[in-house]
Amino acid sequence: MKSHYQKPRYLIVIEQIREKINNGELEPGEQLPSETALAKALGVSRNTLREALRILEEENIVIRKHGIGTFVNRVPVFQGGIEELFSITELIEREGKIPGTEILFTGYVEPHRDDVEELELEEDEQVFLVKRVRTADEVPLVYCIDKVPDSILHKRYKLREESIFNSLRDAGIVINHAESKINTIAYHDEISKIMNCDQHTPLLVLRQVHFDELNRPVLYSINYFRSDQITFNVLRKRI
Amino acid sequence: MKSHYQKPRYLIVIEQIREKINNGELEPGEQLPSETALAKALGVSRNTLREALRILEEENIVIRKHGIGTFVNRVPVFQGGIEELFSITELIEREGKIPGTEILFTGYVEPHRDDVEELELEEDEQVFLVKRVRTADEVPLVYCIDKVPDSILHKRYKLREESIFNSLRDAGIVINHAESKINTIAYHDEISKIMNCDQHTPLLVLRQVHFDELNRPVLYSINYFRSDQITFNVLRKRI
DNA sequence: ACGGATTTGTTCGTATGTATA
DNA sequence: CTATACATACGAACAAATCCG
Repeated sequence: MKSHYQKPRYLIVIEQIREKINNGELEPGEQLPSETALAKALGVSRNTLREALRILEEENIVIRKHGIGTFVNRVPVFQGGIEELFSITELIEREGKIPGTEILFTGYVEPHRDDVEELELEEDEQVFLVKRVRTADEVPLVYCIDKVPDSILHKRYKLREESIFNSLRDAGIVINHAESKINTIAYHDEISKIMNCDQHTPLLVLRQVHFDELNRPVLYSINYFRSDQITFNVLRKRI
Repeated sequence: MKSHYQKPRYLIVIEQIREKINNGELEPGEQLPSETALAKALGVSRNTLREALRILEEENIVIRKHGIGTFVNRVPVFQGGIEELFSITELIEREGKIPGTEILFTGYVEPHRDDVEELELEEDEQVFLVKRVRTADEVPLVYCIDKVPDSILHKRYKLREESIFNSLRDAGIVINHAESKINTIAYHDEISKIMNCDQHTPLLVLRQVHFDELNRPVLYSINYFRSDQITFNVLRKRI
């Protein structure tokens, strides 16, 4: 019954600044008032304002220049890059399309060598395997192979949802991040046929180990995307 | 002649904590002393320590949990992912290999439609075009097409270095970030031959618009990687 | 179930350093 | 050189989350 606590002020400040940008009060490239002035105007301390600005800078909404000022970033920034972890369901919905699923297999199987390593499996531990084709507006987009260690699932686990992410969350497993490898293959006898691809359409392959908050590997997935249906975007930063 | 300025304390604190992790004083998964205690031990204020911890958390070196504590991250995490912008030269050197270059073409040409859009070219503005094959230990790794707007180059510009990044830097242009699209093609008559690829080896295609600190597009590049020679890694985070 | 102790999160005030015009 | 702007740093207080007796 903890009802709602007050939202931190720096989050409110972030919203206020975003709003100023969205409604045109602050235009792209325009300089913000100085920190001292803006803090006073928003009724917060300079520290709180700086916390907000730091986050806005991380998100590429503003740019800060030492000794000069803070500016609204020109570019609206590339949304939904690959570095942001989302489920296939989310990916499809973001494109404004309707996700569909055709389940090809579910059940417990012996793991492969890779599975044992990536998922840090115990000896003789099985994996729960799901093979599916995911569609966007009825068009095949990606062939998904998902493997979850036996040990972290209740035996009565079943795939009730479209999204494995949601399904795992309902089972008390929250995915925090993933280590992904992007590659490509020209043609795969089985998969290319299922995906209705000819020899001229390679498959983009995403191999991912997903981890929960405790850094335990909880899901190993291999996704074969039709390369004519998708492109991965990345915002790369110089460090 | 203001000589050398003092290194900020939070950077020193970061080094100290990294050192404790590297020399085993702090082990993976281990909990750090409380912020109050650690700040006292390191002789800085809690705020300064927190600034250091925030950066270490961004870098996935530590994990902070509200009400519990701060911990050394278990996984050393995937270094050098694609979200970190580096030049091909750096990429090859990181793999411990020796970069080589075969220049196929350099000169000023009329831009394509894409170039005009991506590089925000003026009417009738030409681009400086470079086509090269980059090798790692003599093996062809990637076919590079790089285009730079005429307007940002001195006419006497020449490609003296292996790395276009370095070459541009010498010309006063510092690349800050890039928007990249990853895709793949099965076979390309010209490029696949040059790269010595058969029909079973698709090419991974990286199309990138590079920006300087002022968010001006300064370099448009298309890289065709031999997919049997490279995999792109990404650390994806749930947000 | 409750309360207190511990730990990180947020916020303010203030002072000083560094960069730029 | 000076004024302005952002960067760093300290101290203090309270909030929120978690843990444990």
